[in-house]
Amino acid sequence: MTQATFGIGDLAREFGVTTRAIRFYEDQGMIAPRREGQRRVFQPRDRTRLKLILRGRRLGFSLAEIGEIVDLYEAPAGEAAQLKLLLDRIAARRAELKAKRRDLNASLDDLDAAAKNCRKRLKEMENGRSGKS
DNA sequence: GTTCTAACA
DNA sequence: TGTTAGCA
Repeated sequence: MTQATFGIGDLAREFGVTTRAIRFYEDQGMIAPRREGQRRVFQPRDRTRLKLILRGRRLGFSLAEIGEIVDLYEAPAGEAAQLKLLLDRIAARRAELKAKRRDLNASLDDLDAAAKNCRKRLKEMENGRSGKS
C-alpha cells in the first residue's frame, strides 16, 4: 500500500533531489509539511506539490513563479469573487505557457533546419566537394 | 543511521 | 543550492 506519510529522506530518494533542496522549498513557502516535534512529516498532498515544483523547475520557472503556479492548483477559498480571480490567474498562466510552447516549437524547428544543413554539408564533403563554392 | 538548524563557499 | 558542523 501507498503509505500515508513520508519522511524527508523518502521524498528525496523518490524524486532524486537532496533533502537540502526540499528544506529550501519549504523556506520559500512552497510546501508546508506537518511537524512531529522537529521532524517534517509529509502528507500525500505535500508529495504532489513537490512533484509539481520539480516539474516547474524542469520547465525553467523561477522558484517564485513555481510557488505562484502551484498555488493555482490548490483548493479554492469558496468565495465567488475569489474563484473568479483564480480563474483569471489560471487563464493568464495558461496563456504564458502557450506562448512558451510556441517558442519551444520554433526553437525545435530552427534546430531541425540546422541539422539538415549539417547533413547536407556532410554529404557534400563525402562526395569530394568542398561544400560552398 | 537519520533529521534538524544554521552558516559559509 | 551544496556542504559542513554539532545536536537530538
